[in-house]
Amino acid sequence: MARKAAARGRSHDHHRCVAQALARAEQVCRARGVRLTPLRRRVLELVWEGHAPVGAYDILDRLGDRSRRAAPPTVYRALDFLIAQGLVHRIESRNAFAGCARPQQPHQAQYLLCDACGDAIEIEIGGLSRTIHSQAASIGFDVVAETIEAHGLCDTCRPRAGA
Amino acid sequence: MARKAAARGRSHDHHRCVAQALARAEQVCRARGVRLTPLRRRVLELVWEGHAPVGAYDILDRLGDRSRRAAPPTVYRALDFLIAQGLVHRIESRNAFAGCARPQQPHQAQYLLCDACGDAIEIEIGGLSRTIHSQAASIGFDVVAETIEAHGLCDTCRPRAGA
DNA sequence: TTCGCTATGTTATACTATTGCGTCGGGAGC
DNA sequence: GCTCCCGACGCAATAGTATAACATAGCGAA
Repeated sequence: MARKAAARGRSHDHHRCVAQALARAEQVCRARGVRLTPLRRRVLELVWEGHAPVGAYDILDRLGDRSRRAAPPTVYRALDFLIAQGLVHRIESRNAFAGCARPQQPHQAQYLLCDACGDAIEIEIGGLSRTIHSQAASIGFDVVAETIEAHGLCDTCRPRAGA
Repeated sequence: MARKAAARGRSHDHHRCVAQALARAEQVCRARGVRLTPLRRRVLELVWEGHAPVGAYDILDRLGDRSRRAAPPTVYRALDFLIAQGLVHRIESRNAFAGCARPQQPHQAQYLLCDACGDAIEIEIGGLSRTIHSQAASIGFDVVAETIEAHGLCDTCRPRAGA
């Protein structure tokens, strides 16, 4: 699994990235009257450790001090909460989880996933959702949720792979 | 897991469904010079048992006579082959596998998945793929494969659920 | 015949996720 | 303050999904 301290092309201040994500989360939870407990906050922080989706067991490994590792339900419950609040998206094709940058308004996840560095880039193409809904409706299918994940190479990795 | 003998709304002659799928598979494999061995053929048949995606371990259970069950790699290898030939698509959001009705020309999978009966309906909205590719290209991302899976209720299940 | 390749068998293990039950702590109502 | 209730978390067990690594068999070509 590729891991990068600074994600996605031009390096950036990832601490700020995380701090903003946590601030948004605090705000969203307060507004909705739900509890962002220390555990949930910590899990969210770990999900945001980089821009690559993180596996539940990776989170688990990083949660406790090495001696007493938390049990799987602990992290899955926290993730369930975060997903319900739209703070985290599940990446189906990787069985992993990625932080969402726009938790304010709920939306369906659409991701570009780099197979080289592992990064997930959330995109928003409104037309996709509309097209799927209308096409589905034409055969009587009622769409509730969509999973859209495109795999490939990001602008940083593509040149290298081409060589 | 919902299982239905006759799939998707109006019942149909599913034996014919399966027979056609197998015939197409034979044809495609012959044309490409790859081997549709008895095992692979059998796995494909089991994938086509209904229109709901099937888990690898379900296939495993149905493969052998109850006494000597095959081992996981047996079925995963067969599935890998079938997927490579476009005869089967993997449904990421269910960790399951569905038969493809148009294996002749390779394409990306696009599915409507009914959360009530479990059926998978393969759709083809060419625009989706093009939109994703072009939007991705605009930020330098090179798309290689797409996963598009919409969950909801099919025309058969929707009325019931509404009640 | 021998080689080499592809497909399959076999064992073990890794990775992902959930069920069920017990405990703790904090707010609502008394 | 006390009790009840409920949501969050701890914990143990187990279910479900997938792969690694190595062995064997069968078949066509040199």
